[in-house]
Amino acid sequence: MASKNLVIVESPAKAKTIEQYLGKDYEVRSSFGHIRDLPKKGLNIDIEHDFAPTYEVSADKKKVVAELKKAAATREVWLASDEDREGEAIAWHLTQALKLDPAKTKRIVFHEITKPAIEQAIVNPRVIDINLVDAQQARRVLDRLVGYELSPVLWKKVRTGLSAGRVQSVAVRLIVEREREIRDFKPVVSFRVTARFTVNGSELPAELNIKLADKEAARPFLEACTGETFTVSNVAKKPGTRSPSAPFTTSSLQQEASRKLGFSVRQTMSLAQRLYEDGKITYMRTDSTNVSAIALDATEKYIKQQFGEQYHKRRQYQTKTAGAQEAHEAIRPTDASRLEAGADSQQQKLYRLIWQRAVASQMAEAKIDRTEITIKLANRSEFFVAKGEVLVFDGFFKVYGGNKDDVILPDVKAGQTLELRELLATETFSRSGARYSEASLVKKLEELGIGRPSTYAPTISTIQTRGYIEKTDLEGEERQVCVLSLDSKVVKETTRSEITGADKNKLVPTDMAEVTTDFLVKYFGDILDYDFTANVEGDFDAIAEGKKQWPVMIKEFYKGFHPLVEKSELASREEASQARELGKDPVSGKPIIARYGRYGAMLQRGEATDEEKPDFAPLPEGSKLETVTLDQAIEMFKLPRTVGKTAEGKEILADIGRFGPYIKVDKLFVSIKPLDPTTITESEARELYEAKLKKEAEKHIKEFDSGLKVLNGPYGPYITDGKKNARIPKTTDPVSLTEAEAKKILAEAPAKKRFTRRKK
DNA sequence: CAGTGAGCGAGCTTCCGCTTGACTT
Repeated sequence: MASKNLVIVESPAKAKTIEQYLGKDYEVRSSFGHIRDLPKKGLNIDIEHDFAPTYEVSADKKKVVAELKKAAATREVWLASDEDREGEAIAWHLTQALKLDPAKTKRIVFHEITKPAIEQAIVNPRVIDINLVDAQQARRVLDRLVGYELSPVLWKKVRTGLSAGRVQSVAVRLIVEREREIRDFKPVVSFRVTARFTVNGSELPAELNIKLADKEAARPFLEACTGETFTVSNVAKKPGTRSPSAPFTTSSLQQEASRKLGFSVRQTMSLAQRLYEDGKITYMRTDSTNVSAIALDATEKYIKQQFGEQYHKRRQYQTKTAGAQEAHEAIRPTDASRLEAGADSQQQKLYRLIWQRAVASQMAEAKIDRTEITIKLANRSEFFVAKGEVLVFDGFFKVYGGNKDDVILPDVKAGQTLELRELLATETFSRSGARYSEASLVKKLEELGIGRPSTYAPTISTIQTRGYIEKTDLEGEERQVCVLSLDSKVVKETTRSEITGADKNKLVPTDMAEVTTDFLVKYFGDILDYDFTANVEGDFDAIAEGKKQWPVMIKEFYKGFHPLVEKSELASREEASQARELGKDPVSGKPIIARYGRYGAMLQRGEATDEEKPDFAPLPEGSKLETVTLDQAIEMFKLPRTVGKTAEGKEILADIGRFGPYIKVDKLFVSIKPLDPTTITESEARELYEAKLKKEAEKHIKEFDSGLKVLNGPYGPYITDGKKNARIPKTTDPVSLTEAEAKKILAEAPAKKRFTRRKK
């Protein structure tokens, strides 16, 4: 018998759980998120008529909507999408698509998937809050206007196919600005003084209370210490505590999984999705640290049983994030006593992390005894400080963090004299802000209230696939560090080298990102402003509270925004391309310019006039539009360069192509990576050329009179007529292949696949 | 597989946020 009620939620995994709680009178189905949206093609906003949007059922939701419609026909419908702006809009769109009366259809909400929460929701239905729906429409329309009016400007001024938007353009800007800070950063040098004392046979490491400015200050200080007396002036003992962190939200999960497990944000989300679908964790796209009372009770029971009363402390965490909508719980295990879950080792690691964080969040503080010993000098005002830390109660460290070793200091009393064993002054360099990783960028966006849990991972992908950002490992450079040491009353100077600036898996902007960001900031400063989202969120809140009409808000915004679009259309390509004159060519006297062209960053020698065409060259490997120098550019214009001749007397040319540096003899190209085409010698070139010839020769297995060739390719032997290739089956010996057989294989082979190459 | 860069014209690209699978060489 068919049930009388149809409950519609957003997620199918949720539907399954809720159906169990509600019993046979209720069928629970899911909408799979939004079902209607503005069509992808075209603006679909009637600017002249109160910005009226045109919606359509999304292509991938046609089937879902048709099925829901059928199911709704004979039942009472309960709209149970999430209780936030987007969820309310989904409920409203469902009434439109299913032809329900929004004023009469039952709307229910819950923040946790527990039996009491669902039962409570069912007895308290309301109707759709149209103000909240309007706030969502305002959000949607604003994002469409910004995205679809800004992007075409970039197609004209920078590069075709580019994109801009309220979220992605700010994400790119953050990375561009951080990179420039690093580029312009001048480290400040100072000297850190460390000492090793002995007392009653034990060691006491300590550090000077101040840093010394330079070697000229450090050396006399060390010298002065030879005649010093070191006395303990104070021993301070302070008890301290460490409290656990809140359970995970999407953003904090992404950060910790990146830091502790090395997962990318996308990887973390997909692993979490699987754990969620298996019912092992709660929903993974959330901005809330809230935990249901049932889960708190279960965690309490687990902690008390496992570790004892003193390890438990019930806590509710306040969600501090700007603009948090708190439609879901924090990410936690669905069963606190389940220590392991997950189908593979990665899922298991992520589950373990979620479990640890959630359980730890309900545990007692760790207690730490801190000791601070002050050591004064008889004749100087500077003093040394030794810090000790002993864990006296591990508390939540039992399950999460806290694998730091104790620093135990020897027992000393004020007035005791210490013997100096070692004294070092080590040069230190101040550091610039760190490059963003995927996870730290998400953290920053969350702080700014930009983007939502469901969009962090896709945003990071977008700015990479659009070619704004690259994820790279940076090598770093060696630098010399000066160390002064006191050795039997004499100050000795040594240097050791260290690597600086090495970075792994960090986000670095491309030239295109720098050019685009500068253009957007110049013409659309307000929208690229870090506070823009926070400001419009205020307006959305006013709409949600019924204090403002959404078309009024959008009209005000558009009145300021659209003229900027028109103004930006007047910018010259030259201006957008950031042309920068590096200097004059010493030979011709023509200006050499670095700029961003239609195909990317490039160098130009001479101006384009009616009589003259300029020369062009690519940027040297690894250099940037903003930092390339005149000398580097001059070298690039020396290409292609005649390196010399082969043993047979053929000319060897060196140049840089799309695939890096190469040499060319007749029509044969030979990659010379990592050699430099401006400096490669004739003998180096000959060696590479001959090696290539040998390899080419090995490639040929046989050739028939008709021109059919049997070659050795990277995937094994194959037949080619120059146009079409065909793999030779493993059962056939390529050497004894006859011409007729070869023809047959080639004719039967599938047609050449056409790869649609994405523009990079 | 080893260029190009002006401007014209065709027709294309593009946003953010909510959900999963269907895909991959």
